This record gives sequence, C-alpha cells and structure tokens, in this order.
Amino acid sequence: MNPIFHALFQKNRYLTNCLNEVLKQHHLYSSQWTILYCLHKNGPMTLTQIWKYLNVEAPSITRAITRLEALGWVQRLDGEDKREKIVTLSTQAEERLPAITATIRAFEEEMVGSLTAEEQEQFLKLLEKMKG
Amino acid sequence: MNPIFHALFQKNRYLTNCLNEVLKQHHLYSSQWTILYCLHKNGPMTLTQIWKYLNVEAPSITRAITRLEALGWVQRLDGEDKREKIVTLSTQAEERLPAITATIRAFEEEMVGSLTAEEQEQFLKLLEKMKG
DNA sequence: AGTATTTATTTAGCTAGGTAAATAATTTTA
DNA sequence: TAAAATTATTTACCTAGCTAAATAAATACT
Repeated sequence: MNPIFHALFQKNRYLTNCLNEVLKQHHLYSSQWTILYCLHKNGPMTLTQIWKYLNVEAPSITRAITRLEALGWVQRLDGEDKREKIVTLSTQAEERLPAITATIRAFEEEMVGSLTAEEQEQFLKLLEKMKG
Repeated sequence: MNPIFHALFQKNRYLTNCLNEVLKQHHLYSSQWTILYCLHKNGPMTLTQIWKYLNVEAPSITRAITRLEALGWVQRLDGEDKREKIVTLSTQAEERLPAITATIRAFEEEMVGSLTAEEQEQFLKLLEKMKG
C-alpha cells in the first residue's frame, strides 16, 4: 500500500483512539462530541443539516442523536415542516461544554503542537490538494 | 475542532469510501484487501503477527480472517505452537492478487498524483511529526 | 511435577461508518 | 385537485474499529 495512505489511516486510528481516551472523563465518545460541538457552534439544527455539515450519512446521525438524547445531551423537537426534527443542546450540555472544550483544546495543542504554525498550514494545504 | 483534525478525519473517511468503491469489482472491502496484501508481502503469518503489523487489535483481525476464510481467500493452519493459527493465502487469492494490486495502484496514483513527489514526501514527514 | 503466569486466539458487546429500503410529509405536475 | 416525485427521517443490516473477559496452550517458578 502507498505509504501515504498507510500513514494517514494509521494516524487517523491513533488520533481517534487518543481522543476517545481523553473524552472518557466527560463520558463522551469522539463523534458524540463532534455533534455537540457542531450544535454549540451553529445553534439548533435539523438532522439533515448536521449530517451534511459533518459529511457523513444520515443513519449515522440518527443513531448518534438517539443515543445523545437518551443520555440527556440533546432534545429532538418537531420542526414547522413536520418531516424534520430540530436538534437542540440541553441546558445540561450547555453547562458542561466549556469544560469539555478546554479538554479538547489541550489535547489538540498537545497533538499538533509539535508542528510549527507554518507546518500546520502546509499540512492542511497538502491534505486539501489530495484529490477529493 | 482544530481544522487539521477535521480535515484529516474527513479525508480519511473520503478515501476509505473511495477505496471500497474501487474494490467492489473484486468483491473486497478495503480492510480485507489490507490483510491480503500484508500476507502477499510477508508470506504466511500468525494472527498476532498480522494485527501487530497492521497496528489494530486482535479481535478485529480474528473477525476479518474468519470472513476471508469463509470467502475462500485464506486458510487458517495450526502452528507448531498449538496456540497459534497460521494464515496463508489460498491459491485462488494468489491468482487474483495481481489484478487487484493493479486496481489499487491506479487508484492510489489518481488520489496522490495531484501532489508532486516532493509534496508527498513532505506530507509523510509532517504526518509523522505529529505526536504519536 | 505441579502450580502460577504469560501468550494466542476467540467471544461478547460497544461506537462509528456505510448502503438499501421503508415511512411520512411536502412539493410538483399533469 | 389527484397523482407523482421529492425530501427528512428511520430501520435493518453490513464492515471495521475498540475493550473486557473467556479459553487453551506454553512457559516459568517453586
């Protein structure tokens, strides 16, 4: 296998495992956090808005939201268009998000901190230059 | 979320989806192919050798090998040490691998070809420089 | 030799992604 | 306006990663 692919897949696995490890203290998985952060940043969103924003398929989001709702992090409200459900953060989630965000920032700093700002920019540029 | 992480996770998803798409013609999933390639390159291996080489956990490999065996791509043979199973490619797999490898090479070329050799090297260096 | 520890594999059960198809509500069109 | 097409969400089921714990064989230690 092309070493670039190999390295990219490995790093991806490694980083998500680390992220999950770090999020354990908040009783969250990485992709749950991704959704909470998305809602925090954008306010209430429909399921479709969420999965289009995060670039995954609808069923992944349905499942994740069902779990997040059961755990009390979000609510599903009926939209004006009766087909759509609007997802909002619970007040509990709003309260906890600052602490979680701090954890994440520290983690990201640790992981990416070994690269200079210039290298980070270069890395992003190369990632985007890869076809897709 | 840090844009580097975001971009890396997205690209990872995108590439594995593309890879699966391309491998459909050979009736394989990307991680099945990863294992076949590993065996092709290294010859017969125990399960432990495989998962250590690929940097994943043992149960993932057990499951994948079970499936590959059911589909006729590999065999599990008892080792001299009766605890270990030695995995070998079937002759059918050996016959088909060249065509599959060609497909993969073309795909990789298409994906990574937008980067110059220098950029590819740089990308790898940056990936490795990220903590982990 | 007999017990304790380690090692290799497997099983069970979780999140997280995917596709295909079902359902219900809305829009378009004839 | 009734039928057809589209859209939002869900359900069912697949691969693919993970951890924790079970099992069986080999090794180490009295």
